[in-house]
Amino acid sequence: MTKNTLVLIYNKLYKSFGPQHWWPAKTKFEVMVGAILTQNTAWGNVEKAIASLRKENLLSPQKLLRLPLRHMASLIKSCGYYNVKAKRLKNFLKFIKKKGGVAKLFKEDPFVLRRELLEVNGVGEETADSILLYAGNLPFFVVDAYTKRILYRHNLIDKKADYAHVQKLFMDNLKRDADLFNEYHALLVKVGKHYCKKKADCGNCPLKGV
DNA sequence: GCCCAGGTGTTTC
DNA sequence: GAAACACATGGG
Repeated sequence: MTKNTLVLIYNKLYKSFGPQHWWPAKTKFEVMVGAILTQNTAWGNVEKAIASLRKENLLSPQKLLRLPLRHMASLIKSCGYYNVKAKRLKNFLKFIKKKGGVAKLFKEDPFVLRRELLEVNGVGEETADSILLYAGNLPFFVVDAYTKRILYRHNLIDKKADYAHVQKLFMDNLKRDADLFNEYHALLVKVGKHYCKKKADCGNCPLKGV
């Protein structure tokens, strides 16, 4: 059954890789900035972009909101899609301002907040859930390309299963616990990176036989 | 030089 | 509606 399989997968991954210590960031705000900048991008490139913002002492909602779009784009160049992402980050910053700041953001109903995040142009489902889980410590499961690939390989989902379906699988079959969801998603990324790129990698995968 | 990376929005059939 | 396309740097 799905429930037992999902727990089994988690246990195997945790035993193989241990805690992943996500999200590597200093503040909630930094997590949220990273969530937007890391869209379809290697994390190492995002770290460079965040480092350049920090170097200029610009890592606050107010300062970034005042920063001209072109300047922001040049500072985050290393993470790719820099023009698009500068615009998306601006949209998100305006949203934070409208909500009265980062702290107030997470005081409202989580499901309402999720719906509002999705209305921000540039924030899709994965980014919204990453913000809710990794910045807000709220139990929303983050689904990404790795998650789908791994579940598909283990015949737990159809190839064209959509985001909501996959998320529901985790949220309906596991205890809704932010720490669990945090670790689980990070572990899926870990195993996906190292063992799930090609079929041939499956031979050494910790999930072999599951 | 080619492929991919912790996606999303827009355009096109 | 879904499929195709645009967005772009840096590491393997």
